[in-house]
Order: sequence, then C-alpha cells, then structure tokens
Amino acid sequence: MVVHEVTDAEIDRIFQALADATRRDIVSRVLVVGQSVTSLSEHYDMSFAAVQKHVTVLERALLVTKERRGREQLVHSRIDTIGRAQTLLTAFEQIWAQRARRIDDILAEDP
Amino acid sequence: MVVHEVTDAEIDRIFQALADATRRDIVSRVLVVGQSVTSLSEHYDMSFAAVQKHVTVLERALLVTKERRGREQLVHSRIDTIGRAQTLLTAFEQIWAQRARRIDDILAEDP
DNA sequence: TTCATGTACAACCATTTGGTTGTACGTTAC
DNA sequence: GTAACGTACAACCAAATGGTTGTACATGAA
Repeated sequence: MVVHEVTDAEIDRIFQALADATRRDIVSRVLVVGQSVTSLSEHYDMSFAAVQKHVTVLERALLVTKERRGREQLVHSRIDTIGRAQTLLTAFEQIWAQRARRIDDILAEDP
Repeated sequence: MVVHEVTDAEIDRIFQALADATRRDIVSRVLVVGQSVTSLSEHYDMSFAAVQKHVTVLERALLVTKERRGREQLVHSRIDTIGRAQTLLTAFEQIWAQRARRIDDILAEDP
C-alpha cells in the first residue's frame, strides 16, 4: 500500500481549515450528503460570500471537492484527508505510549 | 465515565494550535520529555520570544502546561487534549460510515 | 555581590483571516 | 426573451497571526 506523503504545509491547511466551527459543520454536512454551496449557506447566519470563502478554505485543504452541475457547484467530502489528520494525532499518541512503556521498563528493572 | 464537554471555541483553539509545524514539533518534543522553553527554542531558527509565543498558543489550547521550576518554566504535554481532537475526527468518520451503511441498505433492498 | 541565565512583556510589522457589500456572468425556469 | 437563481470575484474592514527587537525582572552560579 502506497501512502501519500503529506507535507507540513498540507497538514497546516487541514488543521487550519478545521479550526472554525462553521467549516467543521460544513464538513459534517457534506459527509452526510454532497450539496450545493447555496444549500449549505441556508444553515448559517452569514452572507453567501462568507460561506463560499469557507468552502474555498476546505477545498484548498483537500477536505472537500467541488463538482459543477449546471449553474450549481456541488460540494463533496474527502474522507481520506480526515484520515491524514488522524494519522498525525495517532503519531502523537504513539510517542506518548512509548514514553509510558519506557517508564514501565524502568520500574520493572531489578533494583 | 464523565466526559468533559468540549466547546466549539476550545476545539477551534486546539486545531488552530496544531495548524503550525513548529507548534506540532513542540508538542511532539514535550510528549517525549518535558523541558524548558529555552531547551525547546534551541531547535528552531527563530527568536526566543517567537518560541514563547508558540508555547503560549499551545498552553491556551490546553495542549501543554507550564510548571515553574526556579528561573525555568518546564513545558509538559497534555495527551488528553490530543484525544479530544481525535474524538472529533472519529465523529466525522462515523458520519461517513453511517452513510456507507445507508447505501449498503439501499442496495440490499428487494427490487 | 556581581554576572550569567531564563523568562515575561511590550511594541512593532507584514500578512492572513473571517467577515461585509457590491458587481457581473452563466444557467434555468417560465 | 425575460426574470430568477446560483455562483465568481473584487474591494473593503477589524482583528488575529507569526514573526521581529528591546527592556526588565527573577533566579542561579561563582
């Protein structure tokens, strides 16, 4: 299995994109079902252009993709990108687990 | 088990804090072993004050804590906060899994 | 006590962010 | 063909961001 190498800049963009509640909400909505930007914007108390901007941020972070259908742009999710963020958080947890094991080893040593 | 309720603002701060490569590196270093701000700053090509700022961002996101020891401030990790971010990413994947199950159910219906 | 070390804090800067209003263009419905 | 709908893009704004240099204070070593 070939794993795509993720750059720091890409990770920056993913976490930056998720650092806003509206954008997290957009991600979860399009995970349920892909939908137009207009449909998304009906859920938020802000201008359409603001929602567009949020979608653009998510797109640049590769968390969503856009598909033109007539005059509409449908927003689709990218679950694989979520997995990339998780991989990093899991790496942190593994560092911590190694530390816990080192401590256990020391405690188990003969005095 | 009581799970601490995480607000949107708190989640914003966690992801925002992780949206910078230096800060991610700081997190992983203090996961290995807690250390002073000066010790951390030796690893980065930027001013000490810049590293301080990064630590402050991590502290406000509850990803690290500081402990004064004499003239030093030791930076310690907070692995439970990483878990909070992971919980949210897992929630995204569960939404996706439910979607996959719904599709399977439809495909399994009698024609 | 003096000097070195480690840190806190302030002020500054260019850039980015999360919003706003407005204009223009393509598609769709009637 | 006309009007409505959906979107792209620009310009604007206040606040935040990721860095800089500088000053000041507390702790630790000699």
